[in-house]
Amino acid sequence: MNADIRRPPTGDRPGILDVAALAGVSPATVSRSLRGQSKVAPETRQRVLDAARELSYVASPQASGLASGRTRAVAVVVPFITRWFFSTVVAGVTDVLRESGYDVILYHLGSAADRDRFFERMPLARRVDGILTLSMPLTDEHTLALRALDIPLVSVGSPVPGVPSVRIDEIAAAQTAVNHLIHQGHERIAFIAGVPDDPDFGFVSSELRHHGYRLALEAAGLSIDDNLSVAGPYGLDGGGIAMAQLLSGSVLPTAVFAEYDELAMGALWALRRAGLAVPHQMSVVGIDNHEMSQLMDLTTVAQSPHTQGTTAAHLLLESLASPTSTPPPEVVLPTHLVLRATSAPPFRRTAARKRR
Amino acid sequence: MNADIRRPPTGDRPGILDVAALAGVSPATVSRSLRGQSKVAPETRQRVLDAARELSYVASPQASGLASGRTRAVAVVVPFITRWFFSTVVAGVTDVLRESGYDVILYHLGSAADRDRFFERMPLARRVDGILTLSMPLTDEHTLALRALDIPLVSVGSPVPGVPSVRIDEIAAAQTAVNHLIHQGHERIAFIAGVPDDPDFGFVSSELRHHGYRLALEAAGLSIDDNLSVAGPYGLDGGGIAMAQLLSGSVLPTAVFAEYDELAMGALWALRRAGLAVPHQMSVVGIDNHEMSQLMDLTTVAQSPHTQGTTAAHLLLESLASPTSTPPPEVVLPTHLVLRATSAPPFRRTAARKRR
DNA sequence: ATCATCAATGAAAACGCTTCCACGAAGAAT
DNA sequence: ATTCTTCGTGGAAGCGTTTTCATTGATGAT
Repeated sequence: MNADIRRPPTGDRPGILDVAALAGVSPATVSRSLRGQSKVAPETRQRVLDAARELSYVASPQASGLASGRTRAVAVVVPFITRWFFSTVVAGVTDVLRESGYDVILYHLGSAADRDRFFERMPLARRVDGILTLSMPLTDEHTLALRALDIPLVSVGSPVPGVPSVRIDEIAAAQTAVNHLIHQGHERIAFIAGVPDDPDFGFVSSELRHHGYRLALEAAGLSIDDNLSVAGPYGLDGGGIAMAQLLSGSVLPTAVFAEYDELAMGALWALRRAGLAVPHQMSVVGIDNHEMSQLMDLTTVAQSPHTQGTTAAHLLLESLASPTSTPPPEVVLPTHLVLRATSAPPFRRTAARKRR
Repeated sequence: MNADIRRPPTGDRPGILDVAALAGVSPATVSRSLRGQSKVAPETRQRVLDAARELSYVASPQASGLASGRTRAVAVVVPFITRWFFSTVVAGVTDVLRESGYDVILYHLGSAADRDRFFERMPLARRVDGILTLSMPLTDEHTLALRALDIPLVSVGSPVPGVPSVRIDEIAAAQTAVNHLIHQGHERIAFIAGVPDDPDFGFVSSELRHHGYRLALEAAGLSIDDNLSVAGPYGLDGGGIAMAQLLSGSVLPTAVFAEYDELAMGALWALRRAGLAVPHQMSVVGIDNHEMSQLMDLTTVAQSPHTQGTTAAHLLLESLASPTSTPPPEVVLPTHLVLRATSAPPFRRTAARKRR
């Protein structure tokens, strides 16, 4: 019991020394006890725990991080936190990581400028133990910058070569949606994309879904009309804008496949404005099963962002625990068609003429 | 130029010593130069900057935090990140704070259990320089725990005594919505609340909006029927559930005021299911001007969560800069009625009978 | 010329932990 | 009994910065 030689460090918050003094042990033992680590006599540990609680001691993350080389924090890099998909993924991620005692530092990188500045200054250098990127459109430069950090990285949505990832089969999901329309008898099916006005954003999912759309059409022997593939800005508005573009074409499609539900909803809005009946005159299908989709009776291909979030978090925790597991796991989560009221067989003005 | 005696610290990332060596100065000067601080010769600073860039040196936040006592991080405590309101506030907050070089640590505290655990262990102790709480229903105990931290705190949505806050005038917003209905001639106006199933959650806004609702009715000389105030769970579903409850009452209201748009949308959905025409047979008004409200043509009282986020962030930055400014600022942001298609004068079956 | 002043810089002491290493005391093995 | 482990603990060296204080020329005032 010689630990009470020292006085409390600086007047403020209790330090590990105070706990050590109160428990009558060395700071080393306090540290060990508090982290439920090895070699501490149960009785000693209890004494330390009591002392810590009495002083309501909380170890300085800074100091322990500096000493241990770990930060107990994870960066979550997300382009648009306000989008349903992303906020839901983030919710899943935080729920899992909090359980494991990791803090989540949120990096909201909406614009290309944001991203460039971010990757240039690399504020994560020694700030986090791991990184989770959500559907981030990373340039090679960005990827390199991340790699240089040499810490575990998990990607949700967009595959990054050599990095564990969680995603859905974008192509298959798109095919599911389009096949559904084809089976209903649609032959002129439009595609609506919604991409950030950001020049170099290039959501991977957008391209893949478009690809799935084309594959499905081809497989059904339908011709592909590039005029039927339109894009609007990212988000709700984009759907309306893109739909307006379709509505101003020379020949209307009978169905629209929107690459995600928010676009589909925007499209529904435009159709209502335009006085076209859904699904009678126009079928609309999306991807997501956005929480609003039920309200709008939108036929869609469901995915679960929350599960993607929890899965990604678990993957990251694994990487954190054991540095290298080759090959990097790639989890592909299932999707399924949800039938609702915005899709129906096309209304054929002159059934005879259209049938071939 | 005696600084090259020391070797790089530990093999890994460059440390301040490496930069010092490369620039031929002392670590002290590097530290000063890099933070654009006082007294450094311009030429020297440039040399340091170049060296730092060449090594792509990034100071360890841990170490600098430990040494300086500042973390350059802010905690954002939010109950439901997936709700439009919260995600939008968070977006506003992060956009401002990133500009000032602060990291945002997200604490997602959905359930009472989460909150209790959080406030008990107080993981923010030395982790952040400031805290932003979004519509958190804090018990006195929680508030005390936060106060004990003795770091700047800003509250959005729910007022915490003695703490700077940003909010809207909940009562006035509710009155705006209800007055609108009253002016349209409605006399039986229902109130729909949506509260977490969490026993002790008690959103302050909910109570205040309910109060505004009653005030408006009283001011108009309308009787208050407690059967017309119903509550459902928090979120979209709640609106439908609450509406169903109203629809199963003995006498229907002619209008419904939902305390926020997501509830209103849920109510709209239930009404559609029930076959009641909106606004012909039932008017619906919400609060928020949720991004989906336009799509649903929902009459609502608009508020701007993004502005609330940016405002709160600025308030926090001020507190961070100058410890005490008395009295704590309380910013009340404006709201305004947005007229859309879900509200209209009541359809009177027998106009004579109902008129008094 | 001489001394006080000041700008620019370096040396070194924190900051509050973690963890390696050493050490003594028990118990196990011989 | 004696030596070998193992267990529980303390001492002390970092971890990578910031910051105080001292130092050194140089500048301006007397």
